[in-house]
Amino acid sequence: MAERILIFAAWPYCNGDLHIGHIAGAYLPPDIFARYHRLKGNEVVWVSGSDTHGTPITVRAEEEGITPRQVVDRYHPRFLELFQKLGITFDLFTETNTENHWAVTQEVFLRHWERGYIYKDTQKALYCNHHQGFLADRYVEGTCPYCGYEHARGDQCDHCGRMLDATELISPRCKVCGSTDIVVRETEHFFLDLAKLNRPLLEWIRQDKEHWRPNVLNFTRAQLESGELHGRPITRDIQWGVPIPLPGYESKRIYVWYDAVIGYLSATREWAKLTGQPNAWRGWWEVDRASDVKSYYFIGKDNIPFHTIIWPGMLYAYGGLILPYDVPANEYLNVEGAKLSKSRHWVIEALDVLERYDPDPWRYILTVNAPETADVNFTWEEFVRRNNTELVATWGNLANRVLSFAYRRFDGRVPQPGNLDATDRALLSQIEAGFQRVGEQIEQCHFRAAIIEAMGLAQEANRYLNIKEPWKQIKEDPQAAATSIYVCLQAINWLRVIFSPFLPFSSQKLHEYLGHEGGLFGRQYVEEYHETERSHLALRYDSSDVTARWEPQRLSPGQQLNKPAPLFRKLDESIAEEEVERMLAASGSPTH
RNA sequence: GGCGACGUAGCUCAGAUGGUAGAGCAAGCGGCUCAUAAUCGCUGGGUCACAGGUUCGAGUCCUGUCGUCGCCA
Repeated sequence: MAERILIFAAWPYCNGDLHIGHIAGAYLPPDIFARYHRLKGNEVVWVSGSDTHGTPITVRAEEEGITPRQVVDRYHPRFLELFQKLGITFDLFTETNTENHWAVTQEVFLRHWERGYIYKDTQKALYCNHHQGFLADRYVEGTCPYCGYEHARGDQCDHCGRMLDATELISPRCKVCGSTDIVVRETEHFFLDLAKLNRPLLEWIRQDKEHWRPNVLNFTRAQLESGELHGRPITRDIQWGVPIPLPGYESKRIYVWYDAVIGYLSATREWAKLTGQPNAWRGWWEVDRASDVKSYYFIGKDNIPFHTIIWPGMLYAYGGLILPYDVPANEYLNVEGAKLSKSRHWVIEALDVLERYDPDPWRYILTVNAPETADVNFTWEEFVRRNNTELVATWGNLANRVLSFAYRRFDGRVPQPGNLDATDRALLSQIEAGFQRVGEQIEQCHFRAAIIEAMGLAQEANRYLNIKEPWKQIKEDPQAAATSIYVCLQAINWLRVIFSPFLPFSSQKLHEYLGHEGGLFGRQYVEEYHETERSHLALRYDSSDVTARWEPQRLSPGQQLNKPAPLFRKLDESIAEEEVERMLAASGSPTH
């Protein structure tokens, strides 16, 4: 019976391009997971979108003299372009500045309010007498009370790294009008009553969590068992964001963290509308109809508390919706031994490198060295090395040596095999077992182990070739050579499927060289959707005509092959040095 | 400062429930020549951050120290 898998990825903040750490952490793993489950014949819904609200975007807009919407309009399409180029197959990648998302957010807010999980309270906040407005933390700058740094922000000091309350700043200045005529005033806000949710969350975290990653589970457990959850403000004194659905709060908006996680729900509802069945989302979310649905949230480690405490708490407070089944958070990816940092200009932007390199080598290295259990270190040298010695030499070369031999010596067709001997059967049964072994690893979100397992199978096939030596067999016993080559073609035909969730582009090429019709996967496309007053771009995925399956289908003798070409390009070793130079130049530090 | 993790061969990393340290790459030697000089086999190399403790026995459990990361204050 088909399983139902609901997949989410963290909503990328729409004020800059995504780097390879984001891809490795939150977007590539769920894509592998989604592609695999679709091949298995399971029902998959996978949604995410751009997080478009919050002060970082308004600050950015004001600095550039444009509107927040224009900031979103710059980066959101670039996310869509990147996900297409990398083959990240969301069923829907939308954004939060839509009428749908606003409506769902307000509905959740009101429900939390009515059920008593939101309360009103006052906070002390900085108020600028000059332009007569409250200052959200990023709109104020001053001297850090801890280290004396003069340009500390209202939420954090970039010099000593401490988190601050804006009211702690010494001699604060308004970033809106430059005034120093700033006072502390009381402001009324809404708070999510997390203290009230502590107990139910603790009960939830104590059952059926054996499959969670230890770091995620330990962290969450420790937070909940401390019993120290406290109310958290969900509204702010700003103008950009979802309006509060109660009268009298027109000058305030819903805090971005509260609306962003609701995107998981609102995007599922948008997806349902787009499929023509607006109520279909209920079958994926409502406890009485979705008890069999497993929901997975792919995120980076900085996001763990939002997805294992706050969002589950919000769902519980809403009532009747399923809580996360798993939150396979990844750690961080460092580059050349240093933390990725936009402000220090130490980044590898995904869209940028896809100008120079194919997507599959990136998908490969970001999977085989993924930060699943600990921070990892990406180096360009390793990128080139793994591309050349693993992708090109082990897997690509296997496919190429088999295909070109078959194409030249067997008239461009899959040869008719004779009787299989023990060696032939051993190889085929090993690869056949790969569907099970690799599949199990993927299902447990062990993508790294999964791709290593798959690469091991390619090695087995190379070993088989060295034992059989069809280039000798063909001179002495052509039928034996035909059998060996058939066995190898069958092997790479299966490996084509086994590798396909990880390496969809090269698997598709191999699919064609082997003479198969159609595509292994569906089609990604961007569409513009119009609501009553607004419109937005979204990335979609259509797999309605895909016939590929995660199973060892027999390759037909006599099938016409197409002229093969190498699956992967070998990279010159000088590339590693050049790319590091490029990064050092961009960071402005020759030694970093 | 509190909480959660991480620190394993030159490099990048694996090592549920404790039982004489593993892989890939790099280095050396050998086989093959179908293949993008690709492949296959063999060899060398580690006081598992440091100091204690529990145990017949600890990268694997406990305590402390140092270093790194994240969350919170």
